[in-house]
Amino acid sequence: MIKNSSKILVVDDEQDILELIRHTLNKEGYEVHIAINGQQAVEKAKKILPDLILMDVMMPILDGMEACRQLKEDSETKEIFIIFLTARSEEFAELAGFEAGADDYISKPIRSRVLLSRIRAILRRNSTAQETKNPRIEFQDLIIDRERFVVEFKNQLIQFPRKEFELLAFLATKPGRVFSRDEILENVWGNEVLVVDRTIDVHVRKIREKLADHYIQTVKGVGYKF
Amino acid sequence: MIKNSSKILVVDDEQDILELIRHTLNKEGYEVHIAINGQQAVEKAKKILPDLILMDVMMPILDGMEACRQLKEDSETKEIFIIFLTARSEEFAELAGFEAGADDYISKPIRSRVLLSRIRAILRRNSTAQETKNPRIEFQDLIIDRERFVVEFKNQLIQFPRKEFELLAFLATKPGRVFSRDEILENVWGNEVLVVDRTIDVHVRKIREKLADHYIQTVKGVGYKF
DNA sequence: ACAGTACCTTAACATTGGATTAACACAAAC
DNA sequence: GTTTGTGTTAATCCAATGTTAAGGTACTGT
Repeated sequence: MIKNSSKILVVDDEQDILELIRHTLNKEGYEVHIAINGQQAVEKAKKILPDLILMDVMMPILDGMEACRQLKEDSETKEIFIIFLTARSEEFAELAGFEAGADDYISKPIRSRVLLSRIRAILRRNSTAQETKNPRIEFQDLIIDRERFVVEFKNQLIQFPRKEFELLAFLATKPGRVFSRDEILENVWGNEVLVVDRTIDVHVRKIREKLADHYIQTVKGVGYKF
Repeated sequence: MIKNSSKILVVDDEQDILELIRHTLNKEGYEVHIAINGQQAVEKAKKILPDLILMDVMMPILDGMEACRQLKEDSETKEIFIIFLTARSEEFAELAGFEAGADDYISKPIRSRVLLSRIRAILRRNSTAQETKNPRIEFQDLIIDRERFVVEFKNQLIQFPRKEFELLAFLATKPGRVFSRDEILENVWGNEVLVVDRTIDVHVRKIREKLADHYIQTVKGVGYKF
């Protein structure tokens, strides 16, 4: 078993569920912390700064929605990925979880495999993002500044639309490495991708246009690389 | 689109749905097998060992729930990812489905985009873990970098077309071992091969051209080795 | 609230480079 | 000399990508 030191905070008022999840995640090597209501969740989150929070929506004292909002307001905790546990998928939409700032949700009843696969995906995304914690990626005459959201090419500032910027920044995280269209979709577009992969080509085209055809290379039948 | 040889077993008693899904998945390059009831599903699953099963819940002879249970009990099939197809109203089915061991569910009516995106996510997660282990194969003055899809020969980067690269990479996995043309076809081209084996010779020729005739050796009457 | 704009996405068409095949050349085995 | 297996080349075909334009949606500023 691979030692997996990611910290996960699990929040639910039902002891059974808490135990089930704790057990499942422990077995996978995660460091699991628990809280039994929203208020505790916020406190613990600020103290231990977990990589991920799994939180029930319906809880006494402070419900998940409100706890989420508070966490997303605090600059220290707002980067933490939050997944809601809801009874039904429709419920999530009704409750406007996304408005509160949640990043994803999983419908109850919790099935360990779905839970684990989703957690793995999220943490993997996070870790690739953290590798490039440095907000600036620099190459010969190209600087990608994620903080300011601009690209400097040959000493000239260029404004990039969001998707183009994110795509470029993503490819640049691992220069030389080839990413398949699927990988790109999952990492730049996110979980439930509802986009045709040819969309990527169009964005690539526009990026190339702006960067004089340098930097992004096609590997036919495989994908793109920086 | 990359040839996608993942096997998917689709189980439903309605011909229309079966055809729709079959068509959608075929177009994406998956190898689709079908069954029209739970009993058939269990039989076929044991025989072909698919990577994923899409199964309706309500079926004659043996319903999805029970079929799922049987598959999860058998050590050969219990690792197979199972997704239930349920009508929106069948809330109870969802609950019971998870108890039976299903890994995920998708609500009818089925939107092909959602279906594909979920399938891709699941299958890719299954496969990435294995491929990432040794991205580089090294020899004297030859480095095969699967991550970057590039070969370095005498300190010089060489771009290889996909098939040539995969062929070279495959032969290099077991240096010295002789592979018959059939073995090569099965491993590099995939299951549904519709290619004359002399195609391999042509690729070998091109690889040799690029690598100054080193590395790939012919074993007459048998095959090639690295 | 509205118009105006920029962006994202898709579909259609154009282009290209790789994969495949067939044909012929050559060498070894018999 | 014939047969069998492989080397080599060139032509063809097609899937993957490049490219463009149009429609729709989400912003922005007023």
